[in-house]
Amino acid sequence: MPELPEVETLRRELEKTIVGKKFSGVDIKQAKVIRDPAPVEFKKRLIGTTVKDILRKAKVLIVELSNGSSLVVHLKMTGQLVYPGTGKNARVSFSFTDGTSLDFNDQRLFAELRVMKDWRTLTFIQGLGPEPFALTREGFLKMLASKKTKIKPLLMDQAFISGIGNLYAAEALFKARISPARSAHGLTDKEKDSLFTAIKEVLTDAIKEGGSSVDNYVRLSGKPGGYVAYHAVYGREGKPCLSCGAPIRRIALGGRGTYFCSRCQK
DNA sequence: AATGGGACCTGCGCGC
DNA sequence: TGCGCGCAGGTCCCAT
Repeated sequence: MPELPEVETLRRELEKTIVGKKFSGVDIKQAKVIRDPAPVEFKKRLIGTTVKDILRKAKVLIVELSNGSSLVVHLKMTGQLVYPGTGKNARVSFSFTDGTSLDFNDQRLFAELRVMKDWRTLTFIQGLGPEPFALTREGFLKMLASKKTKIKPLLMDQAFISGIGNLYAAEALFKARISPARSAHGLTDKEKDSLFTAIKEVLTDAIKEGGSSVDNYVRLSGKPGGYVAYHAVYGREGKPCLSCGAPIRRIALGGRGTYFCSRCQK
């Protein structure tokens, strides 16, 4: 799923490829993904503007435009951005004045596109907790101290810490050797410390590999990200733990599939 | 206040 | 072979 590493991968690739390009057309084939404003106005606000910069906030991509507004993209679970586009599976196809185009694909239609005067006013963005890379060790320890919830759902709570989803929560907890069902405030300082380090390592490594292509995620080129080869637990139910050999287990936690090694993670 | 479940969607893999 | 069903998970919303 597109989590911080996948969205950051796309941000970097978009930065290299579409900054400076001018929108010449927007072909909306599935209006449902356009959340605001209505399709006709959405098009009008894009066409003729030039891409100035590409930002990322947690899992949200922000394409800053020459007219001061922004194209705000949340890929949710199956959203894709592909460049150069073919238009084949596109829900929305953006064309540029140089004749190339950018495809927005989304199998399950959960993703959300907006054009906003100020992306900072988006409620979801205002509710985001700090990103892992913006946190200090001490800050992270303090945040966990007052939380009695289970650590894995807490890591996925965007208002608590932003950018981590189901996959990287599982991988970070494995790396820190912490059971996903432990309560946050019950972790020892040493465990919290390991978790903080593990989160940053897992995210950094995943970005290096261009993200994890499970289900639909692809890089801007349409090619898969390579981090799946490094997954220790996610998607590995029944397979031997890379550390101890015990079969990886999958349980439901907070309604989500949760992979872990019950021998290594205590 | 925190937690759980359903809703939003589609396509895939499974069992019969 | 083909059909129906469960499941995947980011986020919101509602109920408890």
